[in-house]
Amino acid sequence: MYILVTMNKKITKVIPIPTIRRMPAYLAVLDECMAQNRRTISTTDFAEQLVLNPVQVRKDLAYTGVVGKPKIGYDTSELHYALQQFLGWQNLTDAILVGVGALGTALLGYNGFKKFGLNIKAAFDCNEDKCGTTVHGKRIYHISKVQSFLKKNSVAMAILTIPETAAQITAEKLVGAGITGFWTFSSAQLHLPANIFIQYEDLATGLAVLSVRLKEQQKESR
Amino acid sequence: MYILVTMNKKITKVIPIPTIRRMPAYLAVLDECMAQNRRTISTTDFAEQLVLNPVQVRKDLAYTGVVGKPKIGYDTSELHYALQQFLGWQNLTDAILVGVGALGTALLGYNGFKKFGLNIKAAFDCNEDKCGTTVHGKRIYHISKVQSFLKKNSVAMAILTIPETAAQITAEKLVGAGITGFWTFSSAQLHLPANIFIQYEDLATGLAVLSVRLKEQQKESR
DNA sequence: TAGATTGTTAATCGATTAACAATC
DNA sequence: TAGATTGTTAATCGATTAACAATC
Repeated sequence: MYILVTMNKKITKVIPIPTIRRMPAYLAVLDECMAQNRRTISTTDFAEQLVLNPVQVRKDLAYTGVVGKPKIGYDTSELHYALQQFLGWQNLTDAILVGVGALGTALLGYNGFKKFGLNIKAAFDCNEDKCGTTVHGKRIYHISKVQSFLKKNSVAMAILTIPETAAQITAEKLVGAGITGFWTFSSAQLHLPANIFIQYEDLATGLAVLSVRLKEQQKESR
Repeated sequence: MYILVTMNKKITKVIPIPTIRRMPAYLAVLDECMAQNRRTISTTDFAEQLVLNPVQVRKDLAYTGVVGKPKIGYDTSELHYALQQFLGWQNLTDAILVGVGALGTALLGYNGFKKFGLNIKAAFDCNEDKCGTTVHGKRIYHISKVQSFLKKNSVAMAILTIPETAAQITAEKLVGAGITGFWTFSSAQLHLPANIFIQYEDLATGLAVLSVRLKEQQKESR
């Protein structure tokens, strides 16, 4: 006799990264709509404002599960709610920031993160002089305190604004202390276990595209 | 009688954007190699360090025009030079920065831009109190002075670190004053003439990917 | 020499766009 | 009703990866 056990494997469509990256733009358009008390919006509207293909917008929005009405479009508040859910930005996720230099300080002072569901709980630095102080209302601790801090406070995300040379060692230490996701602004490649997610926010990549395009512009105008 | 004029249209391969975005990473690896006095490097080396496919690395490097030697690899200094040329980072390109808030100040203080061939000549803000002062050695002018500044100084690139609400109007003014390329850190979509290049550096897009992945992590661990 | 590595063509993969029936 | 709009399937496009001959 055989006992057949079927795992109730929920079939979840894989969401393409380009789709995820466009979601905040849709949310911003909806913010504007709701401020103007608009009840509905069509994919043509989205496409015009964001310079996208309307079919692409429809495909993207389909991942939220919201359905539109032919001839009418989508309900703005329903879609807004669904996008917030999709991104998980409806309630705040805690994070720590590591490296209180110029960029780290700027990010600590950025009020817009609330809109992105992000709450920086504390900051860490290796410079003793900075520790104990408060930058933009956030407490700065010495990096040696990060382990004990994470024991008391359950935080999964770390924002890395440290020099390239310190990135790998610091990241390893943070993984040991329980961090499972990184948002890193240093261009150093991190080599970490596969279950750790790393989002690179490297200014060099965007600047490279701009540099090459401006060079092409100059060639054309000559 | 007909006179046939053939434009000597140089056939230039279109460079894929993903390729351009990977170039700075190759350059960083080569920096490291040269610091260690390594003479050659193979695409396998690149691929391991950057977690890429070696064939992809070869295709990318082919755009620089540098040829490697079978069994040996590429000459590090030759490739380094070619990549600098490709990106135009061998000599400095001037830029202005507009919006001296937290992020703008951080960028003014970032010394690493020299490596990316970028030189911020001056900064502009609409706040009178900031004007006339110097932030990280850069002079701050009132935004009303930008037209006359650009008449005296030929600058093509503007770095926008201003609030979303001001982005469109300010960008239009800058285009009128001669700016042809933007590196914008505000998430507002800019609607500008087709010959103007805009590189969006929107933190929301990267954060969206991180948010979704961390949410998936949490589901798995439950 | 043998084998690691290059450079290129072909195959695959994934994302975007086109086509079109359904519908409010 | 007519036509704007949705949702989906098929076609296209572009980037990545595989296969493989050439070669130092």
